[in-house]
Amino acid sequence: MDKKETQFTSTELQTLAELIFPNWQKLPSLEELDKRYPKRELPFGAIVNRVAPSPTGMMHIGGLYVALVNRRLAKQTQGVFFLRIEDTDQERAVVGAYETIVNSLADYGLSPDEGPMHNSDGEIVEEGNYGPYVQTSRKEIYHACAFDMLKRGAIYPCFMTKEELDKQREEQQKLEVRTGVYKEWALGRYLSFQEIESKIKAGIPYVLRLRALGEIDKTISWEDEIRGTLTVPENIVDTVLIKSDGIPTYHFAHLVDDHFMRTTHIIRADEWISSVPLHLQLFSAMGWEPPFYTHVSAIQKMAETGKRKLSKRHDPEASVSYYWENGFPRQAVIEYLLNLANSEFEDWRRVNPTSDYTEFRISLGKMGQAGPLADLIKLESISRDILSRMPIEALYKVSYAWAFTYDKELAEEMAKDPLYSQRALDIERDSEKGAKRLSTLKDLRPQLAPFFDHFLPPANELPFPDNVKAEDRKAILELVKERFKDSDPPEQFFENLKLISAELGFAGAVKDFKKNPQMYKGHVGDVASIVRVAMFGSTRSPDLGQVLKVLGNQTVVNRCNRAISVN
RNA sequence: AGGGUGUUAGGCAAGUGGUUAAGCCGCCAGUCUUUCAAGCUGGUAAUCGCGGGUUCAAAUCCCGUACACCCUACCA
Repeated sequence: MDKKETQFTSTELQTLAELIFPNWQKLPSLEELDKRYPKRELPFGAIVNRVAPSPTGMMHIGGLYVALVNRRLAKQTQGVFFLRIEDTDQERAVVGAYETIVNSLADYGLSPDEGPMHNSDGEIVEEGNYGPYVQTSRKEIYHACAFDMLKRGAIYPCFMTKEELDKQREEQQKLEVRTGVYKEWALGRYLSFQEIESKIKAGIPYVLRLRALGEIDKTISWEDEIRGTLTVPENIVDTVLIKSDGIPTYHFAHLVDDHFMRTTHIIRADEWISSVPLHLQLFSAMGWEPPFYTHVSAIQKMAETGKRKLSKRHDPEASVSYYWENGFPRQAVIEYLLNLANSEFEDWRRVNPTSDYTEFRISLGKMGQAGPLADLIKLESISRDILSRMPIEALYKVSYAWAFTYDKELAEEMAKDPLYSQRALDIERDSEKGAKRLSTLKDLRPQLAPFFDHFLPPANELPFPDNVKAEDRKAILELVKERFKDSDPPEQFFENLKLISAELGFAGAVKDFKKNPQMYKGHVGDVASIVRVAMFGSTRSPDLGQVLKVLGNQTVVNRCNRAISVN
């Protein structure tokens, strides 16, 4: 292949460009675009960044992670964080995915400053002066840039078919040379003006490729704030910039959008590292100043029998929706992610238990370079802390919101008397011990539901321990029924229980029982168990005295009677 | 195959030449105790992927190697 690349005159280039973009006169000029999207006036050091997901299905937890890091960084520097929808691949587009992205970000408190977001009526609208923020609506901007590059010969039309490309790749593999469209393998570079003109006029489909200027034996470097200086070979591949349907590829959209949206920092998943040479080359081809690139390791693995990639198809925890479904409060997920980003966050949190997480300053340089495994157990621990720290009103609110979707039965009961539920949820929370009874909202069932008669097991299925005889059990409950008053302080309950124990031949103190077990029927703990099961339907409960106080006189009497009725 | 990124206890992770390699989660034990949690106290566990080298001294620097993942699409 000793052919020579075709050299075009500027007139030929102009003619071709106009042929390719027949509407060229309607396209904005680069100068116009520059005016339409002026440099942002922001404080020195302000970071403008974005998250740019594709609407291809569920929202990935990694996407939320990247969004969190970007947003924090922008906020910390009085910059701008925007959302752009990368929908250039219509084949993979999924109906509803766009809404999922906007809603997920909103749910997690990560709504952008610009881009698609909810208005006060809850409708999705686009805000911001640098839009549109959905790529398929930006066609004329891409075309304007492509037109400019065409005129300069920086890109060229390529008519190679899928079959030709496949065949060429096979040949390259056989020859053990690098695969791809580059140098002499880039057939489009050798087409004459006439050939191109007639093919276009004949309606043969084509793409627009970059005329790559890189050399394979040269390298290019940039400073990645997480990884330091990265040095990689220059790009030599004539990458497709505009697809045959006129829509740009990711790379071209990135160039155009992040330039005119005035993005200063690209903070994205590390799968993009290998594309940086191309991207730098693109900016250079336009004579534009490139943004800073830094790459975060995606959360993508999980432990089981080994390590493997966190798969969209097989690992439900890859989806953002999984966490709320499984009762993790949003804030727990955010703080877990934040801790993954900067592990010193948890030290900060310990010192500042009540501060908003946004007061913590995140730092790119302190982010890990390795891809972390999703650690649900750690998440659960964080969730437990957060749930225990929440003011009771907030806890009720999040509990009800969760139950409303995932435990309708319970939500119905809760709604009947919110204050009652709050008092039930609040048991032991303000004590010295700082009880943490809820790890996730799924624990609402064992912790809250027993306060409602509706959820108690049938009387004959109450799990009474068999070390206390039925007659003693009934006697205990009769006395509780008689003596319990919800106006007494909760500590009083246990004092009463000791007296009841003594009256019925049980030891009032466990120690006494242990000393002389033969002298007693059992001890106050056994007596408490009977009451617990009768009142809570379970052998485990929060502080009994407080439980009874919340239940109230009438319910205590009812539940005693109910339990007494069985043999 | 070529290019790239990574590899510190069960998991997350500090640490960038110099005392016994932080901390959190988990796990185990003790303690508290009317149950279960929580709390408190203590414990467990890493020859820093492996092999060389540089150095008085290396998890930290250099070389090699293994493994994992990413890219090499008209997907992002």
